[in-house]
Amino acid sequence: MDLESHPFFHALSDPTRIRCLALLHAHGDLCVCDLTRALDQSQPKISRHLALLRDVGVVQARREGVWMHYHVNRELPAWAKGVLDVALPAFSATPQGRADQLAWADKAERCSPGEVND
Amino acid sequence: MDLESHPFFHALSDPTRIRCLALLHAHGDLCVCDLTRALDQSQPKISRHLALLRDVGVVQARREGVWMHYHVNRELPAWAKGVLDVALPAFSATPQGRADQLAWADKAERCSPGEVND
DNA sequence: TTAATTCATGCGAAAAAACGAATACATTAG
DNA sequence: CTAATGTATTCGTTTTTTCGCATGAATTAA
Repeated sequence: MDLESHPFFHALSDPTRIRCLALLHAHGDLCVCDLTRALDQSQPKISRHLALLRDVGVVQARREGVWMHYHVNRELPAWAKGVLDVALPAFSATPQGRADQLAWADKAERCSPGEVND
Repeated sequence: MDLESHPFFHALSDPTRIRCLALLHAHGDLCVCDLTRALDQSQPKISRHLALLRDVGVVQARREGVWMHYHVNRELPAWAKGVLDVALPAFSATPQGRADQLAWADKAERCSPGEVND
């Protein structure tokens, strides 16, 4: 996969997209409604930002019934993977990032794997 | 120095700014007219992009006579330094990045240190 | 089929970003 | 002082981005 730097960095230049990516990077696989609840943002807003991330190639989507599960693209160029690996954990250590992780962890109702089937 | 991720990535989300940063990262210290010539862009355009990079804290400026020398901020947070260290060399390996480095190397007239005084 | 749930998208408004052209500012030389 | 050079900024315009709201599309269940 080839990926230019400006579109890639542009994909990271929005707070909502960074917050989504940090959760995806930490938990691997989340659906739109999970992110909508954890970040307390409207569904169209989350959906649009995920679409942009997908168009650039930063994330990929997988359909599971009614749910669309998004995950960080595992076939990114090494430099892009390196950027995400260093920047997203750093964001998750900030107050906002920490709050997002907590908001996700505290949610009782989830539709993501590991929680739907028990 | 504290630096949020979205403004930082936004600073990297423009082709001209990436090109400037790649040259600064590789050569350490360039003035506006150097970048203007190497990238073949208008002086106001380069100047404004450098001002944005400086406002965000990605680069710093140092006056030397009539010339303003810009360099990558050496006191960036570790994660930001990590991003630049992995992304800018990767860009410099692309066709555009390679062409920019050549355009810089080929210039006979420079105002930057090491070349003005010989 | 209809209904319910999840997600995507079209539309219009508002805000932000980028640009060229001209001009202002700062420094140095004479 | 004036002139010349390098740089910054103002202005007006064009483009891009973001958002809310409503609607459309896809899947599952009844």
